[in-house]
Amino acid sequence: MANMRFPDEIPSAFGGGGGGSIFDMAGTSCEGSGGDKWGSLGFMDLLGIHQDFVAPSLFDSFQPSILPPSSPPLPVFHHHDDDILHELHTDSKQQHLNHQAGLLSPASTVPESSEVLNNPATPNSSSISSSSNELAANDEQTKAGDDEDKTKKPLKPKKKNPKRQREPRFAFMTKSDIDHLDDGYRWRKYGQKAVKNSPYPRSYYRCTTAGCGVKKRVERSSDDPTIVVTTYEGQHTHPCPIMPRGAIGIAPDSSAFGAPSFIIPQPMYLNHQQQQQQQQLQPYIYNSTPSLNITTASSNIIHPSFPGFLQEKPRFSNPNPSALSHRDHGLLQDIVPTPMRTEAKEEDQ
DNA sequence: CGAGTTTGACCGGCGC
DNA sequence: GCGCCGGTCAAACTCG
Repeated sequence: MANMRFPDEIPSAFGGGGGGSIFDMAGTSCEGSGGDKWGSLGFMDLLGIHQDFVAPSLFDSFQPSILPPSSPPLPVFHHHDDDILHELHTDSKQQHLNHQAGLLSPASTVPESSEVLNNPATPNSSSISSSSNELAANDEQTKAGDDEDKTKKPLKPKKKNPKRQREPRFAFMTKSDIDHLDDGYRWRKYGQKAVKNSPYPRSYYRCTTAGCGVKKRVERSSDDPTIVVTTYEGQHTHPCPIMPRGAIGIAPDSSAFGAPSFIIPQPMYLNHQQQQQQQQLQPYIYNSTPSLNITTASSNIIHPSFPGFLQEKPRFSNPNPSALSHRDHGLLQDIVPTPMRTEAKEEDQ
């Protein structure tokens, strides 16, 4: 670990070591489409609830509520809390980007980032309006612009804030045909960029609600095009505008808990061994069926912005590998831990 | 016509 | 100092 940097976003292991939280899931949109359970408790409500113990930052919602009509709901969520953490930690864009592209590095080391995560210290909520800062510093920004028309743009004021604080990010993976999953919020795309080492472009979205500076990045995994990596940054300052109740991706009849369940596709990257390993490594991961249980090594990791279904309750908060394992059986395997994937990839090579 | 998307350019951080 | 690259801006364009 010494010389290893944590991938900022996608990364690392999930949880590994106990650290991180996890969640994968799929879902629904803001309010949980799952059922009454969620019905009364809006996603945002949950947010509020959890906000206390979560760093003010965190991201917001997400969820693939819309799944391709033809395909069964199967959002495979990968939570990358750690990742985010990492991001917070390092802030090294390139690195995390690279990781993203390659989907990360081996999880061997578990970042202690979880602590970071829990540590609200990081981002202050105020940061939500990151844009404000940006604008603020600008005045002079035009500096360069002055040199005659640089061709076109009048040169907009860009942020100069030295070290603008990045809000915590939360990344997760979803197996879906569509890139931009409907999480109940309204997003406006403000940019798209080609990602290094990846044939797929990365799209940048911003919450269209006034005053809400939440952003999200969406890109497809270069490893597996069917996997969409979504990274949220910031925290919504408003309630979820839309709450599709029957969100896609969730089976109404879900399981035992009455919560939504996901249908997960076949194991994607892991071989048997890896799967087993995975199970061991991530006791916290919850399986899809469980109705979105999000478990985290430390409960506070739950992001306020998570859709309710995600935060429902750490039923398995006390991650007992063995306990989970049986439930995960057949499900867990579908979850693709980034690190694992990486390994798998390497093996291929 | 307003809202959202596309797209090329600019800015700033980081590594070399 | 330079170049690369991620992130963002905003004009132009598209769509309902």
